[in-house]
Amino acid sequence: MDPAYDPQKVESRWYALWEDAGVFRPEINPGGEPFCIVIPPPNVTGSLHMGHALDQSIQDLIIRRKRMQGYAALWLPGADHAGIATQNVVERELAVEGLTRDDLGREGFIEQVWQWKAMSGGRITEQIRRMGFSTDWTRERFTMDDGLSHAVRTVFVQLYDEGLIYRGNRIINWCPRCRTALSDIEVEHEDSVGELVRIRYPFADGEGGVEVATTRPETMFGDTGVAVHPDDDRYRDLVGRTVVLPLADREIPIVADEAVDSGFGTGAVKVTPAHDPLDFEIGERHGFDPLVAIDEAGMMTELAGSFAGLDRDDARAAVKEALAAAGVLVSVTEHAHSVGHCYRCDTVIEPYLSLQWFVQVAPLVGPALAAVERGEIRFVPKRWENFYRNWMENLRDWTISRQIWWGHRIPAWYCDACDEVIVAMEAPERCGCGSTDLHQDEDVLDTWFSSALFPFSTLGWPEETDDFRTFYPNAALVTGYDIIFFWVARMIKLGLHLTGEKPFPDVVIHGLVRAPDGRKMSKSLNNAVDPLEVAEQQGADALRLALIQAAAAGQDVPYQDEWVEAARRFGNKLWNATRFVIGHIGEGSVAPDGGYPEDPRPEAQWILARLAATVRRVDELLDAYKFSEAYDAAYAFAWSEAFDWYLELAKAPLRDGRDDGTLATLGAVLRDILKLFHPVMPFVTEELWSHLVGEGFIATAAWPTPPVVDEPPGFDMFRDLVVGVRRFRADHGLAPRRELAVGIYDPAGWVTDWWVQQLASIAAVSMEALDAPAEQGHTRIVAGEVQGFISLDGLVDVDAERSRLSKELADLTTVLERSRAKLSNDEFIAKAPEAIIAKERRKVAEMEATVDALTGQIADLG
RNA sequence: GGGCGCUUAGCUCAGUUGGCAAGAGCGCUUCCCUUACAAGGAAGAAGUCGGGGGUUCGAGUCCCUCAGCGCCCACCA
Repeated sequence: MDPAYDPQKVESRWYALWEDAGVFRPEINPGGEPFCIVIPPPNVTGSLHMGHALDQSIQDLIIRRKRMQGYAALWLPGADHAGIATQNVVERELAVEGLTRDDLGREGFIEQVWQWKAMSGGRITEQIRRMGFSTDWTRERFTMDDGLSHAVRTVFVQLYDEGLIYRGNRIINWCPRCRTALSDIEVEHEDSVGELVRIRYPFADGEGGVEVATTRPETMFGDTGVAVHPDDDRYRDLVGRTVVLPLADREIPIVADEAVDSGFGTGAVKVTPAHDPLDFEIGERHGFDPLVAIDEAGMMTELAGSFAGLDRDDARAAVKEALAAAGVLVSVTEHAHSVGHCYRCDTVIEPYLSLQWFVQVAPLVGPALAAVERGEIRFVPKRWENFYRNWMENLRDWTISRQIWWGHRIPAWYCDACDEVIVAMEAPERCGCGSTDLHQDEDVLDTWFSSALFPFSTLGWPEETDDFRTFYPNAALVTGYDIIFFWVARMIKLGLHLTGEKPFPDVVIHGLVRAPDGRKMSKSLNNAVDPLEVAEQQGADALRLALIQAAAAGQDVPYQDEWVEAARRFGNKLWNATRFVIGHIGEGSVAPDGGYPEDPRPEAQWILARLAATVRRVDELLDAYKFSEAYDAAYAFAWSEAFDWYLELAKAPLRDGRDDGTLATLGAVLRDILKLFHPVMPFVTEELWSHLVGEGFIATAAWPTPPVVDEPPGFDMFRDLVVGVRRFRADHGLAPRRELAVGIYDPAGWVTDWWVQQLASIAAVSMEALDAPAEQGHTRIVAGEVQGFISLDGLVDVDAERSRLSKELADLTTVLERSRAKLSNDEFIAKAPEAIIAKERRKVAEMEATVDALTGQIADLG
């Protein structure tokens, strides 16, 4: 073994070996209970970022442990075609060459995207491998592959036949830059201060007019009326009259509508059905035909007269000027509101009237809510269930058509002869009317439509494949809270509807990894940390352990280099502990499982008891998805108990010659520590396993189940005694190995003398068993029922020692008094549980003994 | 306009169903190159758990309230 732990070296060789041996395939555990997680599919053209690293570290932790527990564990990898995002990337590439997608044509462009995917799509899978994530690559899927495309068409046809998918002319969110419709959740609202413009629309007959208020004066060319609230006394008499639209010289009516908020602006609203969702509804109620004043590129239409062809922003300024010139601009005031932006390109969204496909969500919502209400699907942490519920209860229909080219083309064909719409799995040859003049819908589906099917489409659905029968429902879903709406909710809705079963029982929600400054990591802020770079420098193992330890309970976690460094040092600790053990027992001499020695010596009993308690605790926490707490416990056990105490203690008998009992205990404990850490540090633990056990993979070894052992109570007294001796030396400026004579008063025989000699510095403590507490000229270390006495002769300043002991006594007395008060409180005795009272009594007894000892000690100092 | 989260050591954060003599990592102080590890060891300092009120035998943990920070949702013309 190399004397130093080198993450790069260790992490380069194992992945291929695991993969070649089929370790990641569920078949590795034939007969095991199935356990499946599907990966939240990353964008095929993207690269791994810190968010993926956290998300996937959690999933691999779950999967690797289940695999070790004997489950047929499947972590199914895949990638998402990410329609708009990928199309934008490829379009940007083309733009560099001065080309647009139109230059290539639809087929040529799609061909280009596939080429791009072939080139860059392998990158993220390489990165997943580099991180050591144990996905079964033989089952890798892509949302645009044949199987998943087939599933998508199947779903579309089924939902259409059921009336849950329909086509309609509605106001949708339009991104003028991407030139496509977006669903409601693809719009990001940002608060901004805009202008509220008041305009007077003069009456068609007679003097005066009505003032309307708008933030978007340029849309006035699409106005079809003015609406007021029916109960608004100011305007009651005006309903039914007609005004003239300024700059357009078109007459429009004043109508009454309940939807108008008479408290807002002037209480009179210009109705522009084609450019505002509320106006669209008002327009429908009053029989207005929508007029499109802004086109799909965000340019003013012919309707805008002399403003036609202007960009909507330029038009706004120009229209205001023209209104002012016409004398109908009443006022312009600041107005805070929020403006929708495209989540892919940040362009201001245009509400736009167009013919789109929708999923009717109302019938899907009931079962999706009920499954959570009944506890069949539970979110961890639970508070995300409210989040899910609140959103689900206020859903509008889902716009699923996108006017882009990269994606699943909508399986609808239109007959040019009779306007028939045919929705089918494959292109029909002829229409019912006999015509063969059919053309397919130009649009593609929302990427999230195919993602929503991921838990089952990846397993072969709609075919009844073995994998589908075995691994559906999945065992759990792990993802960040940022895609609960986009992905989780839709998987639940469609999963329940299409398969009749919940897609998964547990939804494990984690937080987002933030930049060290607490802000969101982003390329534009230049504060993103690349996980692959960290892996190169500190090791993937270190990054993984750090993320797991830092990411508690679904909270966001600011990324800190220090955590990764600490985790790497832990890897080094494992490395060197293993080196030490192997130095004594040789390579490959520890059994892969079991082999817990029945060594009656208290130090062995202690560490085995602690091991069993730790494994039990880690299991409980991991079963409850409390990853960070679980690994805090495992880390503390390994470092602060096994290595700092047991391993140090073991040095004494090993130095004196071979001691099989100690070696067996040491080997079993270290082996189980490696097993506990394998799910988070797969590489280094596998490497160390190859030396320590040298048989099979730790990746497929059995998860530890050490026998439960009682913890010998004296061990804590021993540790207190040793710390006391060490502290005595530190406090008095004595070198750590300065020889000391310590008398031990230990009537019950809790402590073994060589323990103290070993750990209170090798051979530097001469021990003497006392029959009674020593007096004058000694200082006293109180460790429960054990006391240590150190001669002060010529060693220390007695005054300093006295003041140290006095302070200790004073601090302890405060705490003691508090506990005594508690115990003398009748209500506490009456109402507190037995165990708590007993614990408090023990505490008091312990403290009283210590206080007595300290008091005696101070007196002895003279 | 609704909803949620956060505020605990110098910094970044843990603290399950109320029982804490409040923890970790990093940083800091002192000592030590003891043949597993100086990427280390030992010892230590450091917190009125955001303010106020309440419930309770008992509150960092529950309730109310105030303040600050952050996030999400929303057809705020």
